[in-house]
Amino acid sequence: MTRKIKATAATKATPVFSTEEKIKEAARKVFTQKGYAATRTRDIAEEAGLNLALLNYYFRSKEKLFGLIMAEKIQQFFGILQPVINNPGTSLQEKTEIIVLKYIDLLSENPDLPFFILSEIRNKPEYFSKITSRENPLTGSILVKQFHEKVPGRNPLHYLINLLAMCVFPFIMNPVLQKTGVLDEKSFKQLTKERKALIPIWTKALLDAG
Amino acid sequence: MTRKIKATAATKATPVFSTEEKIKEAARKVFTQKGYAATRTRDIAEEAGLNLALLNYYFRSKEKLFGLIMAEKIQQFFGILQPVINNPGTSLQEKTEIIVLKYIDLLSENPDLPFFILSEIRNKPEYFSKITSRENPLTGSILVKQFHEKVPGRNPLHYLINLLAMCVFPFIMNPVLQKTGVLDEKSFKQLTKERKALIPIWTKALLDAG
DNA sequence: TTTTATTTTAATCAATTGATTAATTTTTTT
DNA sequence: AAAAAAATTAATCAATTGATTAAAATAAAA
Repeated sequence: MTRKIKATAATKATPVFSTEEKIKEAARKVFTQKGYAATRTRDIAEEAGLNLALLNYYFRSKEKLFGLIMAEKIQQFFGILQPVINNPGTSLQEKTEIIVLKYIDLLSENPDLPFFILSEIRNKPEYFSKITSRENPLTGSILVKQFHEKVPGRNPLHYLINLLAMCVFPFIMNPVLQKTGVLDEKSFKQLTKERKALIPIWTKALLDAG
Repeated sequence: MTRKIKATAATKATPVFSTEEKIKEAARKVFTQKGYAATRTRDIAEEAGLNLALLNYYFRSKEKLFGLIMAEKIQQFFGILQPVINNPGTSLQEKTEIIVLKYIDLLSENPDLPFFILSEIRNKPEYFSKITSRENPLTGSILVKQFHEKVPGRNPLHYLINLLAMCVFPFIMNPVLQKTGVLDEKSFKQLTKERKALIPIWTKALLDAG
């Protein structure tokens, strides 16, 4: 309470990277790689090449800093679905294709993202409940309507779970696959590229099969 | 080094639950729920209703105790695949059905298992490399052979990833689904039950689609 | 029962970790 | 240039945590 904290991040056009942004970037990297519990504030400071006290100077606490990163990552991960689900201008098949492309591109750039999200929602659900709304974002959506036209009487969650599973699961499993010698990095990239084209085809087959 | 440690677990037929087994059971619960980093030895001691020093008396260190649980869990999770993959007496479709049944039953009993495995392989890969062999367990397997007969020219990993994804991913996502209000516990149970029958059908459709 | 070995406990240690403080340096304002 | 504000640093604190110790309690062996 004694120390004054600079509250605003956008006081001026920062030339290259402000100290604040350096810390955030380091925090993104370390938190997503190791998770909250295994991350020490000293890891972040070292990664940023800055004095430890600056973390608290700019963000007050590890917890607060984590909250920022977490909100960012949740938005990154779930932000893809929201605009697609209620778009009346695209068919179910088109929606599928968009979701597959967006997720595989996102995860190719951020392979640690899904694991981080899942991990921290488990351990620190409070950040999640604050961000997402309380009601079911699926009920009454265009996507659900389109799904019911195609496959009446089946729970549309099966479709959505399968779609996300096929996109996301390989990235979650990748470390395991590499460590078991089932796959190397190059093969994984190739596999991912193939799946970009295959998952929409497979999803169509799943819908046709009921 | 000064203190004598009782090395063997099976010195006699333990009447109900030995102190050693109580610690292990508590460790299973806390480690799988919170992960290695977020688990304090005091959590385990409290969960077991025992004095903290007994952990070190029986298992020397948190690390060693974790190693035991980790090996157990890896075997539990991957032990399902091994016997199926090289069974010449079952068709690909039968293999699919067996894998689906075994995994969904296993995960219904141990919903935290897949996440724990994936999580700790990331953070502490040393335990994993020790247990699994170095060579690719898939190359030359019966399953791969059968897959190539059915779908020539496609990487069989797609099949295996999709199969595991459809089985395992719902359990990984379950906490998220519940917290977003998309699903309650009862609906998840129902969904899981449905998938037990549906995944083999879907997998067949995937294979037929190529 | 007496002696010995084993198990359990309470107290404590040393290292780690998130956070704070007071001093110093740098930047901005006047 | 002088003064004020902001940013940075080194040192340190208090709480937590994994582990140890020595004593006490319990069980086993003689």
